Amino acid sequence: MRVIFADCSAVYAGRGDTILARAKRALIIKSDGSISIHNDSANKPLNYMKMANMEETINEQGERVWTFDARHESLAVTLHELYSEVEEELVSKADEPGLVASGTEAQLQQWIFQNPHILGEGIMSVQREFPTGNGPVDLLVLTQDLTPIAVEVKRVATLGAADQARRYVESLREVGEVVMPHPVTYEEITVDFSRTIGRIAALDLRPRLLAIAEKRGLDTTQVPAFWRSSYDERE
Amino acid sequence: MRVIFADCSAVYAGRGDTILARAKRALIIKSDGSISIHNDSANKPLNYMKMANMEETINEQGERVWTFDARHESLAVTLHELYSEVEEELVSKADEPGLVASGTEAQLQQWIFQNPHILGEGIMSVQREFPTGNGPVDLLVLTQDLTPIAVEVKRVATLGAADQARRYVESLREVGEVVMPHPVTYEEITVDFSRTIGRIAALDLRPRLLAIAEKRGLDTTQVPAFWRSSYDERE
DNA sequence: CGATGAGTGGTGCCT
DNA sequence: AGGCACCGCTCATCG
Repeated sequence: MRVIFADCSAVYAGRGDTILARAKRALIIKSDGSISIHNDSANKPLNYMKMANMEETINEQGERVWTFDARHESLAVTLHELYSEVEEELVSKADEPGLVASGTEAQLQQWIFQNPHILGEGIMSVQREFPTGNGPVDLLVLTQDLTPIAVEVKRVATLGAADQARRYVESLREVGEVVMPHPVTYEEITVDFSRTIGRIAALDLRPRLLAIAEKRGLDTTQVPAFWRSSYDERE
Repeated sequence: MRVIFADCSAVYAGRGDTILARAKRALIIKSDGSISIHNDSANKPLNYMKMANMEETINEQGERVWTFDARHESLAVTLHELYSEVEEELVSKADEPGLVASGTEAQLQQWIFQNPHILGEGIMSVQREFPTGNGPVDLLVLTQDLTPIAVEVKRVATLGAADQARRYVESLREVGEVVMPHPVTYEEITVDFSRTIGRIAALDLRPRLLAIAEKRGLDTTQVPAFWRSSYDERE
């Protein structure tokens, strides 16, 4: 990784276009070709690009211009004045142990899959990431009387969660009757997807979401905070 | 800005929880108290925190531990071995000219507001960010026969755009009749919001979006690429 | 390669 | 401060 402190300016052209006027900033160039330009506040770089090919040219003022080209975008950085530079070898990508996160939505989803009773008496889990014509729904479960419920899982549920849930329900209701094994007894059963219900399960259900869910006939479940302590990593 | 190359490990607790095992990485500490931990790939830091208060302690192994505390979260970084360190004064926040972006959605929205004819013959702009009970809609326009159209503007329109558009239309249709000035003649007119139509206007309308828009009775408009060349910054 | 959705998303605007 | 939507979002995953 190289860190270069320099008076620089930059022009980006790609998904949008940006211009960064001249000032003293830090350029970070990583071994995979990523480049980012930082000033002295916040974590987000002003400009950046990932895995680009760098080329150096000299402009009319005799200044170095580094052009980073990627598929559909490019970033040109002009170095007006260079202050200092340092380079260090960091952990290789292969040896990077990586960040281990807990309390993610994926884990919450798995916990609900393993503890479907929190969604209601006698509810049975069928499948995670169940495909619908409108994208995969987090959880498909069945009530005791074999009514399908499409469950959208969120840590924090805002309006978008109600949009997603409805989108999945709409698609599933078009499916009609499906023959599948009973999730517990494995007997052959017929599930009528035209009766699919939508449900939002979250640790934090925001007020506006509760209001819109009510309006749309979507159920909600507040997941108890203790889920983390009873979370079991096994598949 | 300080850059420290060190063998380090980190524990974050806050919105989620993460553990970062020991390896050689770069710590970036900015003058506003932001900290980020980078390895040698991609632009995003492994761990980070903004505007925190740092405290140094020594652990049982005699290693330095830097704890960054913010409102509802904290990051503890253990420095197992320090390789090198550099510090440079960068442009001050006051002098940072900042990134100037063009081609943003906000500009596209304004352009359509000023050129409503691309939405159809005789269409008249009423208001940007028009409030609905389900969040503000990008554009409200009227047809010649005073039918309201709620327009969702996007650079790239995917499924979520159809969700938003429908959400706004639903809310507006509940409003019923409203007396307002005619957008051109300023005569007093009565607009019947129960007839509100939804429309998605975008530079790039994805195939799945077109399909779902059709199903939901939402109109779509492909904004011509030349909009940028005819874009006028004036309000 | 595009499509989809999560994220300690970040960031700005408005209530 | 919380709610809401945009972002050159970035990133992983899956087809």
